[in-house]
Amino acid sequence: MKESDNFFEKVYAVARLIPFGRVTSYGAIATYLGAARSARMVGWAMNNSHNQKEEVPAHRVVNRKGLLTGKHHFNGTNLMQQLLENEGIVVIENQIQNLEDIFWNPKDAFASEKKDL
DNA sequence: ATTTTGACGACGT
DNA sequence: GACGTCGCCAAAA
Repeated sequence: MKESDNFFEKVYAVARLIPFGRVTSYGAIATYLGAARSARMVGWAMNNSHNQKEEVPAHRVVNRKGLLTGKHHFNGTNLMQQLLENEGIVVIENQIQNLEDIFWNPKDAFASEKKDL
């Protein structure tokens, strides 16, 4: 375990914080972690997420366009889309519909805790 | 060790 | 607004 993994760990942590029926983007997570332009690293972390002990809901993480770009990395099938649809998310042609409505930002999680403020 | 690529995104043309 | 290029950083060839 290295401190460098901290960045990846954060990515996994945020990914697990994604609420049911919501999705987020790599860039959103990256920005939240302070690596605004390292969205690729977030995606790469997702690839490595299979190495993590805890399963990461990577299917809830899509690119900014709402495209299921990483669906190939699951079972090589439409599993990712199935999971999303299972959560009430409408996905057509590997693209999430009503994205702006279900888009979840890591900051929302923080706001949720601070809703008492 | 160098080069290429990769689940992205922002900016430039 | 579609297409092109660069940036980011890490891992695999």
